[in-house]
Amino acid sequence: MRADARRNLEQLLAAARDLVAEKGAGVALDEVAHRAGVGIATLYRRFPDRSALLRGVVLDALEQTRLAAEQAAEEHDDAFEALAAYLRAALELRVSAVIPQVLDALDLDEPELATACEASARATERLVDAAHEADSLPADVTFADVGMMLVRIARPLPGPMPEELKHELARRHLELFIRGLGGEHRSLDGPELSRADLADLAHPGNTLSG
Amino acid sequence: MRADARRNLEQLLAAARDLVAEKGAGVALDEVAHRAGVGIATLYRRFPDRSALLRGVVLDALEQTRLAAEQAAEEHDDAFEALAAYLRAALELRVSAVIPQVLDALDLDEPELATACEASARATERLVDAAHEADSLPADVTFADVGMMLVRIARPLPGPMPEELKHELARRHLELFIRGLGGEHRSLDGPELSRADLADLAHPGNTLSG
DNA sequence: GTGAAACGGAGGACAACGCTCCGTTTCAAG
DNA sequence: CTTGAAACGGAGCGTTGTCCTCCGTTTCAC
Repeated sequence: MRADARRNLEQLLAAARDLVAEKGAGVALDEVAHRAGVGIATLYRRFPDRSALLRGVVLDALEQTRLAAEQAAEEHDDAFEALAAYLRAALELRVSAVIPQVLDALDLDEPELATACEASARATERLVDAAHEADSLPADVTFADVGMMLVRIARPLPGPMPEELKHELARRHLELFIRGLGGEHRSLDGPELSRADLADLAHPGNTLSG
Repeated sequence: MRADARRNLEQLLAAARDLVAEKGAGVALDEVAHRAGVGIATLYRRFPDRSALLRGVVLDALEQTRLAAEQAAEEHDDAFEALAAYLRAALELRVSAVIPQVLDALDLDEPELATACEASARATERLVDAAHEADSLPADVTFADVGMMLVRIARPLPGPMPEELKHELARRHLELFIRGLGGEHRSLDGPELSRADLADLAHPGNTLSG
């Protein structure tokens, strides 16, 4: 593969990741190509259609996330600190901003994607479980709660703010959330969803009840 | 005004509020009419164009929010409880899901809208200030932090979940956030934006520096 | 009972986007 | 340096989806 071709491929993936996070899976492909600094034809040469591009972005993001989770577990003895470190890393990777945007534009059941999802989710779940066992994360805060709050915080706020400020605020609000997780706790109402419950929502045909 | 006409008008506003919250300001007007159970012509008879419809939705939401803030202040002696009650009410009103979606499709400087914004924000700010003074809200958590977290929590999560479950989860995550606000606190980094800072972001030409 | 007001939905005009084609440029091996 | 294969950019056509109007039909209220 020629050097310029590889560079363009990477720039396309980065541009697609950012734009999908900001504008959703339906973003104009011309815009992706332009942000990547290449012509539209180059995009179509690498990714035959929109779905292939989204697949590429998601696979990339999931793999990086899995690595971040494993690295966080390694580098921190304290289970809560490990979880916090992972959340900070995941925010920077934008994975939680990208995945939800493509949920209904991409078939996550397809083997390669499903495997990546599973591996990434499992690594995250280990961090949550460890924090539960160490009693440093309230028992009523589930995997789904943590994951969804990360999605809420990672999604760019709408409005005419500079992108950099948006990102700084996301970091700040993640810290606010992490701080809240550590404090004292009263009881929490509402659906306590486990990872299995989340999987069941995606595949209502499975053995678990709805 | 004929009785059916009034009913249709209310249904149009409700449908537009929900759909704008879910899909953004660019939602297809045919879809709004359909969800409201009326023909597209009826929508155009009430609102000559998209902008008029958005204005109607926003004015309605802001007014209800202001009332909710004032009512929360009245009904609760404890400042923190008043703030929490307001946040719960605002979530139900969907105001924080609607406003950000229309930020760049509507001119908020226009007198009638600006007045409503100002009144609503001022009522909310009073709740935040009171909680600060009562030392029940950490000093480094600003008006902007609370408002933006409410936006993050109120925005519907993407994905193929039933709407009702999404709403239940939003309530649950708001409780998680409120719980976190009350706990012990370490220091919080990042931009500490006041209401004035927020206003300056919207109107960079004002006296405040950027 | 009656007419004015409100209604629904088909359809033409228009804008935006997807994707292809082809002449031009860039790389790297001999 | 030469050369050809590979990669590139962007104009442009076809399609899709949305806006908004027009007009025959229905509903309300006096």
